[in-house]
Amino acid sequence: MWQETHPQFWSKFQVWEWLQQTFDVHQLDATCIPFQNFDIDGGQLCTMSLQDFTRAAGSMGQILYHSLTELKWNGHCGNELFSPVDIKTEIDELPCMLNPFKEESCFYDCTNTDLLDIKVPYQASMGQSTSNPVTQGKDSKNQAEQNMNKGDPRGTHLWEFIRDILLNPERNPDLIKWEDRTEGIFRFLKSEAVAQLWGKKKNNSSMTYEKLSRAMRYYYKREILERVDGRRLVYKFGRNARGWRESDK
DNA sequence: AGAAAATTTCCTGCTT
DNA sequence: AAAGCAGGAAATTTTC
Repeated sequence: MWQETHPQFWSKFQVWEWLQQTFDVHQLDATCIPFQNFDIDGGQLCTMSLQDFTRAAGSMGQILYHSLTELKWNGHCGNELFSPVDIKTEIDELPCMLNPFKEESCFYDCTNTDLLDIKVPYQASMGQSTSNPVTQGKDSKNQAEQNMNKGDPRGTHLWEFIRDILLNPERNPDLIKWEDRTEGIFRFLKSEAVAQLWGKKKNNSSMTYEKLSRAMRYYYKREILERVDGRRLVYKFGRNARGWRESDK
């Protein structure tokens, strides 16, 4: 079942199962969103940004996006149960929790970088023989309707990566911390560690905070980030950054 | 396949 | 002195 497979490998049918389950858990009426917009497999699903979800499912998009993000990160989500308590126990065993006081010290490699990676412990091929939807229309329709705005490539960009760390503090202790949650102001606590993780995600082992921060500065012009001067390692989400507010959750 | 985006890399100069 | 911050320029990679 889809719960045991990474979203990346879901079939279209499994995507639908996930949709249904998510709506059930949140007591939402699944009939109010266009399932046709999700006639895609897990691989495609995972490339969808928050905006994509919003376009595809309106206000439900937020919920779906966060549910999926959770799954991508944790290998499971708090969907089945409302409480994420079970996640905690797993975190308490992190080696870097032993050093909660050091800031910006020498432990980037102590940070278990595997946590950020999408776990792929499962096989894409399971007993899926029976899980084929009878509904294989032609997809690619919904993907097309996303090309409305000027080039707005989806996928996970640096700012989204940063945001997701902020949104999942349980799994990534003390890498980046909110300074002002409602204003969207945050600060890097372990700048080099974050850079290492970013580099790992991009398969670039030579990433540094120096270079990462250059990319961050480019966001100012696009208003994805706002400048916070006078404060080292502090940034603020701008009007074009989506999905970081509590109310978005 | 070509071009636009989004970084990545490098660098000089300033600030804290 | 060390670590950040500012951006320009150019090279690369990723997307569309």
